[in-house]
Amino acid sequence: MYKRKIPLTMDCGLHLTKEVLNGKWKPALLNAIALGVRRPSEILRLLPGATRRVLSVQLKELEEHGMIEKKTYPQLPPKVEYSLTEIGWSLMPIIDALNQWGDTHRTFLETVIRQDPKVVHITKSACQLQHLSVGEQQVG
Amino acid sequence: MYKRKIPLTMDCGLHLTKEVLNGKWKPALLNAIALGVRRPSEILRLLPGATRRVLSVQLKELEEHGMIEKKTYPQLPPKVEYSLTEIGWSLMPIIDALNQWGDTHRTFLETVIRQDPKVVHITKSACQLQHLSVGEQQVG
DNA sequence: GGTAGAGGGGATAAATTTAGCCCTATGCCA
DNA sequence: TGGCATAGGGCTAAATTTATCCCCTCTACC
Repeated sequence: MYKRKIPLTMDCGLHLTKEVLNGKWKPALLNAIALGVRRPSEILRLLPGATRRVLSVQLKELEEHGMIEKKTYPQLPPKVEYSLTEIGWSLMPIIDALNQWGDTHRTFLETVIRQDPKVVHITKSACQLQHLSVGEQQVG
Repeated sequence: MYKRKIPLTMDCGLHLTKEVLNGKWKPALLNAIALGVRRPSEILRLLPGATRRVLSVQLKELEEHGMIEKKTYPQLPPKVEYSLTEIGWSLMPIIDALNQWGDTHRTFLETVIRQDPKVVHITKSACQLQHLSVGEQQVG
């Protein structure tokens, strides 16, 4: 297995939090689970940009970090459900804030991000969590 | 210059925000500037884990993304001061929340992070922003 | 002349993260 | 029998991000 060669810095809270949220899909995963989408296959459908492999890996990390809990039903085909732990829930205000901030400033951000010469092409089809109406949420 | 090969996804706010905050030191940089540490050399001293090069690059990205403004004084030796833009300030509640969340759950997080087999060694000496007393802050 | 301070930035190597494939297992359906 | 769905996870190759080194500018100081 891969091992870090550079020491992890974890003095200020910022770095600790970053470590937990570090991963292309982690915030989106937490968000999805909080909104009631708990099965891996459902989450995968909601995040068309992600591979099954990546979701699987990042879900595992979130679990190891204690943000989510996994319940495996001994069935076939297998059934697994994730849910937020208490500390995982405590992250939600932050995830929401990140999400809202991005949406609030979308026009501006899209503009400046496009100006970045490193950015050549863009996708705007991925996460469809917005389309979950409040009625579909299963919070708690 | 390096160009992205994988299309950037920017549908939900989460991804947009992530793009802006993406960088090992970006949240810390914004935090430092918000607290009144505006010159690159001062920031560098506060973040012993970072190289001059990295800070320089990430500051530039933050500037290109419109989060901070750079004022160059035509002096010698050169003098540069960064400050948050309006949209940059609007990120501060989030940065603060990230910071506080990490500090609040420090004990727990340090434990679970250490259990990660990838993590071999750790540093706890870096950012010293906590040591800035309120009196030293120059907000606004 | 050599050194230090302040800032910028090119080039390249190393580290780390994602993407892509493949294989496991079982029951259901055509 | 072949294909699909569901979930895990090994392994390798790309992609992306950080770390390192080095050079440049100009001035003051020893």
